Amino acid sequence: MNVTLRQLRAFTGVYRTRSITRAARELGITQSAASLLIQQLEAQLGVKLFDRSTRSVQPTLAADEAVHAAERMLSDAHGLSRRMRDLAQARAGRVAFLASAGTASALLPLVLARFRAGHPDIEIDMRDVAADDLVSRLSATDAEFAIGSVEGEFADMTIETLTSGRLSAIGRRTADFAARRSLTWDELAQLPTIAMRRETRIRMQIDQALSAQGKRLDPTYEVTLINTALAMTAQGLGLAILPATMLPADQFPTLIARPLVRPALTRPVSLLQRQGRTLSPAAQAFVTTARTVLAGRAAPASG
Amino acid sequence: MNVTLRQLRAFTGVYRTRSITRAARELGITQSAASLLIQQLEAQLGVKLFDRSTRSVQPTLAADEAVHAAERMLSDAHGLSRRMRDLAQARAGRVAFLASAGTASALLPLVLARFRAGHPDIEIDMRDVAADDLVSRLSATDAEFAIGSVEGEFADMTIETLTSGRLSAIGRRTADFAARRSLTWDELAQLPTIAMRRETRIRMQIDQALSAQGKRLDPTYEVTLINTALAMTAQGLGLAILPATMLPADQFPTLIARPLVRPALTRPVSLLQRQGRTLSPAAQAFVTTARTVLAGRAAPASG
DNA sequence: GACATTCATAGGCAAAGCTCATGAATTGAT
DNA sequence: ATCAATTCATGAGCTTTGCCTATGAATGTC
Repeated sequence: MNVTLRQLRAFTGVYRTRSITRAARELGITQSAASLLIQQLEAQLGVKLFDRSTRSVQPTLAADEAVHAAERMLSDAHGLSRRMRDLAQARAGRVAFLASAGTASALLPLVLARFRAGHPDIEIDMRDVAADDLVSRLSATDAEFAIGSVEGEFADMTIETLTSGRLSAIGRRTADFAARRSLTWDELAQLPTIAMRRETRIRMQIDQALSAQGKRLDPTYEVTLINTALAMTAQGLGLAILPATMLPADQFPTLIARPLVRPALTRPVSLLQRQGRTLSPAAQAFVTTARTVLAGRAAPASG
Repeated sequence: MNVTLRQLRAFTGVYRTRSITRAARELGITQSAASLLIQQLEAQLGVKLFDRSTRSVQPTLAADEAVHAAERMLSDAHGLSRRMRDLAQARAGRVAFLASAGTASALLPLVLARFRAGHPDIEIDMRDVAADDLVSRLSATDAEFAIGSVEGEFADMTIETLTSGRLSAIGRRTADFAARRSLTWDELAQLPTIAMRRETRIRMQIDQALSAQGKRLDPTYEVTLINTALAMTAQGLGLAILPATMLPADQFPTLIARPLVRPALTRPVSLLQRQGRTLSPAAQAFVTTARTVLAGRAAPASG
């Protein structure tokens, strides 16, 4: 057998109280049990720890030395338990995850704010990554999950759609525009538009879908950042071609989104996880928050 | 139940090897036992530590966090055991003890040298103290024992005579002096003598014993330090009146001791310990050395 | 000297801990 | 595709540990 924490607890108790009986009471065991624990520990370590008579329990020099290590171990043990418990209850800990640049800027701030309100002590480590890299990065880093728009299937990954946004025309709330329920891609051709550059995932999806129907998008402006597109739209430079989910209503209160049809395209916002990896409690809490918040926005944004 | 070091050992093993089977082998237990230990720990902490399938055992983030505390505790435990073992084997530690000034200078250097040779890593804290204070200091300080000449009995103290020296005349190895087997106190009166001052313990013992027989000592010189007496003797200034044990043969090779008789007086060198206090292993080792070394000198010194 | 307190020890019982045997899942080879 | 091999989980059964109750021994108190 080996030294046990039980023995150490008895030891520090006796050391502090100078009494086996009192220490036993504190530990909720009988005096005889405590007495045995001390004897075991002494045998274990090969040192006498207390000079005891029926009338006094005097720590030896060895005990004086040992007590520090013992106390440290016990405090470590206690800290470990508490820390794990906190982790389990997602009261502390860390969430590390990946987000594609688009979701990170448009969708997640809301989730982050909500989550932070509920779990103020959890450290959040969000890394925005090019959408293409989501999967490979998720396998390689310590990020627990990824949020972004991905299509297809991947080995060892589970994909869950959190919300999906219809590709929409986003413009200022003019009487004319607000009156529309939707726009066709053809109608769009007549209007000044702002779209993402061809290299971006969103744009690639659009181009692919339209070309399948013999159509094509000829935007007036092409930008890299979603925010730029929205800011330009707010200035009245044109309609932004984006998933409705990408419009943060609070940031751009003057803008509204109207779905594009013929074809109607949707762009999912998905949650990626490595298969067979349970999420940390903190991450689980975050995912739950994300689901809730994003589900609330699932309906295509309208006026 | 509470977290046990056993569980932590299993945990760190599995964490490191990424396999329950391998960890079990290392620990010398069966795979099933290791599997149970992990399950227990998980239940204990309320956290999943590994994502396990039959084919892989992946640590969770909680495990990543826990492993540090676990390893620290185990290393502490190991360190504690080792340190205690060293202490027990007197390979480390400290000896604090008291010595009366006389013994400290004349008798103990030999013991110290011998002890140090055998236990180079043990710290020695020898405090020389007036003989009168030995007992009171021993009760009050953290010194574990005392060595000196004390008479009588004391409460809570055990006294053991390590060696005893006959009170002797110490002089240069002249043909005349070396020829003597002993001297009487009366004969001494005719010769130049060097004795300790009246305030010293040795002198008080002499004066008391002689006056009981109606005799008295009238030394030519009176000194405070034993070494001074011996140095003067070596210079031929007279015979030193001292216990034979107080003559370090190696320091004063020219001097020899001849016992004084009528009356023959002996002066014990005793070991004092507090009753019911076990000595630290280091102290025990020291005492053993002292007993051996001093026993070797027990025979009254002669040419 | 009787009493109270405290530590140690013995006997007995419940629980923990381990091993052995077996089952289920997965991988790699034939 | 089937078979063998590997690995983790689970259940039965046995051994050991651990605790409690009861009692004894020592020591200090009134």
